Amino acid sequence: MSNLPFSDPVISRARRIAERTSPSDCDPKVEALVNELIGRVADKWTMIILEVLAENGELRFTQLGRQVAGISQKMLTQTLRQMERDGMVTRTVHAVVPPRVDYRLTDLGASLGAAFCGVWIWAQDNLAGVEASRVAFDTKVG
Amino acid sequence: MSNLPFSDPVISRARRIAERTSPSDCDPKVEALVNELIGRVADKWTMIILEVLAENGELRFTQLGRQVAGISQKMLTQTLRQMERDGMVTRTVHAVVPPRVDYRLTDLGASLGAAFCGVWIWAQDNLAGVEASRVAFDTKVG
DNA sequence: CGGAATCCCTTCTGATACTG
DNA sequence: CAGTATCAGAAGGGATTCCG
Repeated sequence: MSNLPFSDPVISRARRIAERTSPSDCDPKVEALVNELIGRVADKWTMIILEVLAENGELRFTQLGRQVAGISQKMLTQTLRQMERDGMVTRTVHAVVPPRVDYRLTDLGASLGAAFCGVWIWAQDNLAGVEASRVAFDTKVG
Repeated sequence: MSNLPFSDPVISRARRIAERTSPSDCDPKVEALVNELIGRVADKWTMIILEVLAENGELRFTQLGRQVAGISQKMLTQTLRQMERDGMVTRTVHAVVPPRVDYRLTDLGASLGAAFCGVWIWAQDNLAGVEASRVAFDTKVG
């Protein structure tokens, strides 16, 4: 398991937050583009693949599929293509039989993983709180 | 526009990253639950609403709809209900005519907003890089 | 092994119309 | 104003089959 550059990038990003009024406090044309990018990147499978690759460094297609519990081969392929197109992962095809394809995060992908790291931690820390809120909401409505 | 607690929570969370090998380096049962929670919370509209409410403090239904460019009234209602159920927002109904309903982030919601902040900044910083990667990919595939 | 292609069902999402 | 209800098209996503 590789040692990830999670702490430094996240902390430096976090520091820069203090310089801005809000995360998207910038010109409106850019804001629309940012929203679009967020929409594509804030995807369940993208986030999970990002994390698995961040943990393991480099994985083959099937290995990746096993690590990402619950994903179908179709969605794995689809998501990986999208991530490759967006510059998040590199896809290396080895000319051997049986074929071997390795996936690895690019620097861009690793930086997104680092940015998402805060959300993972949040999810772990607040699992119980969210569940409690749901129960309360459902019994009040139910 | 309220002054948000973005810097402190994000930095403290980021600091805690150094204590862990990876963001989900914990027991497998919890990991599945975390994945599920991520799947629900890593949603385009949830993220954008979270950010708009973080910036504005408290908003009425229609005001919120105007701030969230491109959302339909249906998705706005749906997403807000979900967020209310998950404990992210409070929904305050004023018994007046015409009706008035205010939405505001809870502490839980604000903390998620803080966690997402790194992703927003990432998206702003890497907009050009992603776009360039897409162009390169598309011309190569062509 | 690492896909691509197809089928088929479900969910998402926007538009429109209606209500307390 | 702040929704609910309904409909229809688009996209998401699983299962299966086939190929280099």
